Amino acid sequence: MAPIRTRFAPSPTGFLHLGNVRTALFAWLAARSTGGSFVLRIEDTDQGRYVPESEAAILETLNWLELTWDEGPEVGGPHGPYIQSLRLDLYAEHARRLVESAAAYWCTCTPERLTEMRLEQQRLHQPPRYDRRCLARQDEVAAERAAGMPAVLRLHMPEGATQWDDAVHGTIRYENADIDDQVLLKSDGFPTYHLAVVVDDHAMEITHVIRSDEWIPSTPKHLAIYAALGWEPPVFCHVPTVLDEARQKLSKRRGAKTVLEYAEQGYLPEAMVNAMALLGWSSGTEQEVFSREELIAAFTLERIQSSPAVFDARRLDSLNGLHIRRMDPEALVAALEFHLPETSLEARRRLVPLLRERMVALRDAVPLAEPLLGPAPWDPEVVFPPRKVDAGTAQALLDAAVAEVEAGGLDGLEAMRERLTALLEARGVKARDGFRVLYIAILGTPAGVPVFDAMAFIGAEKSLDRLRAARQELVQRIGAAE
RNA sequence: GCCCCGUUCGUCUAGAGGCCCAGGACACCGCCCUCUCAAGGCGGAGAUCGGCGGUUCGAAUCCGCCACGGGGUACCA
Repeated sequence: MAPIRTRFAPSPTGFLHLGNVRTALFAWLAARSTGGSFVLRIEDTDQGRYVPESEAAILETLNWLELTWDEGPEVGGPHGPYIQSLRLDLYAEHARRLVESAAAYWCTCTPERLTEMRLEQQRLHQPPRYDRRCLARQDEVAAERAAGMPAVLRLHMPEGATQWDDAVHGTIRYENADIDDQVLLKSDGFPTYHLAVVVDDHAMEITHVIRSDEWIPSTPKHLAIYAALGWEPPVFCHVPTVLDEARQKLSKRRGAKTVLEYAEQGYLPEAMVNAMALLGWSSGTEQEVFSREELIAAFTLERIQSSPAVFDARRLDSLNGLHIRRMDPEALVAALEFHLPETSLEARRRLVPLLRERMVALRDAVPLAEPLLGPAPWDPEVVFPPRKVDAGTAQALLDAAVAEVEAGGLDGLEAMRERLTALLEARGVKARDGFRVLYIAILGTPAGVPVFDAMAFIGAEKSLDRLRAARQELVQRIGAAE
């Protein structure tokens, strides 16, 4: 496969969510899998919707996911600048060329008139598009512009039909009569997306435009601009959108989480990348868990699905757990510092083997480790003694455990376990039921890290305290019950 | 309204005329393992391949129509 040179071109209007980034991932994989390049370009042509902090958030998101870009903000490159508001002269120049070749024309129609016109067209069941009133009166328009009247530049959509061979959809065809004379230059002098994207993709030598499905209807406009400028258009690859559980396009407004929020909760970049890759793409094999390198090796544009995918958070959970367990233990120790900030390196090293099989996200380490790091928080809802364990047995078990620790400390935990098991069996209580008493005593809940490991972690003194406290609680509860 | 794209288990998907009365993964259920919870192993349930008509000896796979879903329809991207 020839090297693909592609780009991700977000607009700084908000934070990135899974839907946006999944498209970026496909573009990145296309570039990396062919030894091509990945360009990042900021499309800030809409002054009104600009959100200052979003640009930094976009870079942070991509950096966190390690979706590295070869050219773009921060790293520069031979085709810069990579921010559209810094490239205005270039758009103006090409707008001039389009006017000269009559591929575009000026329009002074007011927004009010345009709205009215569209309403009328809808009433008549016609395709909504500009009626070209100004095209027929260009001399007047020129005079109006000279007099200072606000104007926009419109693409003069040619006759005929437009079709292209889309990399994921195959042939797509439009009748040009259905397509509007798109505004290319707004009255504030800024280009619209349509002009800027074509000029930049050509100037930046983009070979494959990999973007979301929702751009399909404007592609004929882009193709018309390429033709008018005498340029060879790139390969278009319209990837399906990512839907939420209500089958609507993922969007911030509808409560889609940002990728950075997943990061805070302790989702791994590798897992996010893996999960996103599986939304609308599959390798064709039965492999589901992929490292970044494996994805690069397996990825091809041809295997991108053409139908939209519903994002399933549980699939992400499953993949995240899998990737956590695949992680190098030392890397996990390091990653946990963010979630367990008060812990020493040494403490985390002892914790990791106890936690790693029990976490969906790294943040789950907090409740899991809590009873080991601080006082055991007794769950107020906890049933104690637990079901299937009579008070007498619970009491005997706690007494025996206290005696064991008092006598031998925590050195013979395995032998202690065996003796306690024997005690339970002698009373006709299954170990699986009986040991819950110990869990509640030490951890405050019947579920969590292995109890003997927990005792070893907190030490003999605290273990004794908790066993005794539990013993006291038991007496109290029995008293209260009677 | 007009235009485009799409439609295989709840979800993500495999499948490019016979290998499919449809395979895998997540979720769900059960069993095993087991000091709890997990993790792991094994098994189960779950899709008349949106519907209807065609083409063909044979269709999830090709064609047509319909339905449904999504998207576009802006001096937003």
